Amino acid sequence: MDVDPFSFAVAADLVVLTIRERVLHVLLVERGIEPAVGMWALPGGFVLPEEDAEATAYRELAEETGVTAGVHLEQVRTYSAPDRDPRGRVVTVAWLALAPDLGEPSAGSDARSARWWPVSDVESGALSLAFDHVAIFGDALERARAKLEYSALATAFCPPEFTIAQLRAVYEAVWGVPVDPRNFHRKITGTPGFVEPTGEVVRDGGRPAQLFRRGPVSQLQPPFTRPEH
Amino acid sequence: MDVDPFSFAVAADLVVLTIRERVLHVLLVERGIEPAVGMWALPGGFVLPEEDAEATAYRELAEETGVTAGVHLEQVRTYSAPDRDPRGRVVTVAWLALAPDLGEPSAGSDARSARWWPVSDVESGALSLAFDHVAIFGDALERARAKLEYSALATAFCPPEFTIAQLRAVYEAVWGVPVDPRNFHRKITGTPGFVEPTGEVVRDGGRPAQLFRRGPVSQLQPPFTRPEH
DNA sequence: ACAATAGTGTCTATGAGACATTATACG
DNA sequence: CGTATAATGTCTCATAGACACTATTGT
Repeated sequence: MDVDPFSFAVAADLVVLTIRERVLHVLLVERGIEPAVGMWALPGGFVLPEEDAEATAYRELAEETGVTAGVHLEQVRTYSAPDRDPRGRVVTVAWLALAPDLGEPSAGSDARSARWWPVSDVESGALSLAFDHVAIFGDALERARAKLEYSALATAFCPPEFTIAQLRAVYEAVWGVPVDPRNFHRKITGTPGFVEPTGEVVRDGGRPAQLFRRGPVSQLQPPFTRPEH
Repeated sequence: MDVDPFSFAVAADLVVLTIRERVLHVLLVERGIEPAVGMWALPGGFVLPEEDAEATAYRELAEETGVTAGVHLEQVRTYSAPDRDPRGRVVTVAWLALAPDLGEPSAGSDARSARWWPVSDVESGALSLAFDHVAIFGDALERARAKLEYSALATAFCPPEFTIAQLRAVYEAVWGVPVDPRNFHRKITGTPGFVEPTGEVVRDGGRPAQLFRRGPVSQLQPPFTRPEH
């Protein structure tokens, strides 16, 4: 026998995205323990002996935000560079979580604080992250942007009932580009199963808007592509 | 401190696909050591202390096929169910590899034999796999099928120089559906940067076909969608 | 009335898909 | 010559994108 292979730690790190005041935000925690104390990082933690990585992701999500219901969670990819964590061989499974606006987060036990940051602050490099978390963040963000095109994922950013305009605001916030309201409305309502009308309307200083909930369809065929991609 | 988190093994498992005689095949090994001796499984192995998971995948690929150059390798996802391996907590990172027809594989040290199997034998359930390898295989196969639509991945199944008909055979083998030769030709040659003509031709009992090599473009815009998806 | 937002209609350019036609080899 | 495969052309229908227009509220 060469070497004991059972000497790795496995972690789950989360890229939690939400939309606050029409701007895409990511949840970050200020680290309260070594290593990288005081730096901002993705929320996450070690996989426990009886857990799979998805359970770890849900647990960490609940610790930081207080909720798991109604949140979309999907695996992005795994990062395993030998030197990515100074504590030793820590392999991390990255998860993308999309949530409706959740309010202020609560810092976990090993964090000094937690807050929502505009993704542009991280993308621009104005805010640097611990470990390889910038790369993880970038991969997850691109996944979210790409998936809006061919899936019904955008509804994951909305409350259970929403208007077409709210859904359009999701696309505009995630892609960072304006979307034509008329064509968007035709596209969405013309895709059977994407959204279903509730019959209710909501009033807000103009013609009342129909309320919808997400429909059974998860794949958009044909896709709704972002401009100049 | 609760529990030592450094008690996991991390493995890399490979779904290696190739096309042999117009049929999509997957590389499988017959296990020669416990557990699951005698069962067919995906090739793979443990990540070593100084490696990242990608290096492990390349190493295993070289051991089984003898080559790594010219092979497309990409991460699929990670499987971490606590009971997925009877030896203990083994988390595996799955990789998708696409290769031109490579000839017969060689069994690694812990394998009794290795061979190419038609993917239909695994998909149909006629051949069952060890551990959770059927699920891994299914996820990787679907990834390959989906990526043909919006990327230039199909060229990874071809030798450095190929004809449009060869490339079309890739789509037909992976998707399992016929593709119209005329529309395919127009679509491929009409997408700038997908393939580049070498100027050479190849003769095979009809009008000679132009040879092409892959171009710099990796994303297909607009995509080439499979029928009735 | 006017402003504001929701929702519909119309036009055009582009691409997919079906399929005819031409081009260039071999026997 | 016929047969086989490569490559191009033509037609139709569906959809994206641009944008005019109508509908229904609040002030």
